[in-house]
Amino acid sequence: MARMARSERRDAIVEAALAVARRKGLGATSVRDVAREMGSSSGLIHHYFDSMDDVLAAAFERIAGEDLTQTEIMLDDADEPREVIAEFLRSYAPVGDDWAFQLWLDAWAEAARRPHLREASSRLNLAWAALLERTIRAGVADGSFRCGDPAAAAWRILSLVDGLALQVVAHQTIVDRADMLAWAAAAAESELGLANGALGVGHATPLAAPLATPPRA
Amino acid sequence: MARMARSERRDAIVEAALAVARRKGLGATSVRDVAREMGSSSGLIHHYFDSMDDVLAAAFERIAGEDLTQTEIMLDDADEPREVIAEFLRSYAPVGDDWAFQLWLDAWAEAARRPHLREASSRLNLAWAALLERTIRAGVADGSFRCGDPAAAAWRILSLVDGLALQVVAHQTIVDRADMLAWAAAAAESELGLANGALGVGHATPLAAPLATPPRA
DNA sequence: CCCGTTATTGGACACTTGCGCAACAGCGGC
DNA sequence: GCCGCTGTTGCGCAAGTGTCCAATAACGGG
Repeated sequence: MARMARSERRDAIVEAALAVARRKGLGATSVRDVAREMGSSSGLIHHYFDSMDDVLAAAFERIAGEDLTQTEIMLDDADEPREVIAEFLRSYAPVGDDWAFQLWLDAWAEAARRPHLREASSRLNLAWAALLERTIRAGVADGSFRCGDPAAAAWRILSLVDGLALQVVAHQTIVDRADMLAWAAAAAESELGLANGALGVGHATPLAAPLATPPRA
Repeated sequence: MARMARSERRDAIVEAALAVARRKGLGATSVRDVAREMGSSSGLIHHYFDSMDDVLAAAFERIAGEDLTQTEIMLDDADEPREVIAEFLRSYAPVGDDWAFQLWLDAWAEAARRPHLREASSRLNLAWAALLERTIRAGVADGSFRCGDPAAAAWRILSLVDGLALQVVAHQTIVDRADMLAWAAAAAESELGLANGALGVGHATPLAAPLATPPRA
């Protein structure tokens, strides 16, 4: 394959790994898969990464990092902290068979066996919580929120949203996107001292295509 | 190996699979691992299970089912719904490197690739939510809780606890058991119309051995 | 133009994976 | 005591795994 500069090739490998992970999951992505995707030999990957763990960690960090940056930009653009939280919830809620969130599931499970992947997922999760905490503090400062413990509230909102998204993605049938949004919004409103429905999220989210209308509990 | 009756052998296989999964994780458990653990040939496992997916699903169902039954018994014994919720939180919070919860992480991730495992994890998650909902309804009925939507509250509490436990287990350093308990209790109290601290959970849980006191965010 | 650097190859290595199948062994019924 | 049922073996198969390395190819500087 065409010779490439060191940093470009690294990028290409990460990109290819991501493309495979999107189809097969992070945990099921192998060196040869990535090489085939890139149209190169498998040896090349080990010329840039010490181990498969590193490749997966880099790939995961790329995606999750992008999502994070995107949200950070949104945070800077928005003027109302309330709108930031609302948009956070909307963007976090998985759409269809959400492969990005499936990557998080894989990362959490694989963390036990892949130190570098654990390191990456740990760092990114922390960054998400920090971002949320910052937004809450901003809202408290400008008087739109009431919240006694922003750090705790941030972890609670993040964890709730993770737990709900997990149900949506792992078992499509139990909880759907609309439920998730409505429930998460209600919890966030209570957490931030907002009136019911103040976030303007939840109740009727026609986006959730009825893949298979589930028997609700 | 000694000949066994059909149902006993099935049990033995599930038990062995569990022993392996405890050490290596559900996703990394192989036919040969299970056979070695049982001291038998690998062919034997396929004589009882059509595929590895089935073995893992059965193993997961065994453990998670046991935990569920245990909690159901506790629920029947306890008289105060408040005490049931408190005990639920305490028993759900992972201790040390909690291998049972790691099994859940594996199950959620593997669900995408193993239909039977997904089926089992889906069913069990639903059962947990139902149990919680029942408890909440009981509490509302006898006047100890105030809650407008017990089903939604059940899913919220369960998801929050899953999301927090996930942080504790997957990234040991970020959130610890004491945080998790305190935060989950606070959320549950608010959710159920209880006074702050009414559940008597959280704040000072000396059980959480300081494996490595983490740099908190 | 040559030469050192380095990206890239492709296969070797030592394993592991899930699954299938002919053969064998041990028990219960006759 | 023999026969048939079935639990059990042990190996074969085809494919896959991460890692390593000698050989090759392409580029830039001298």
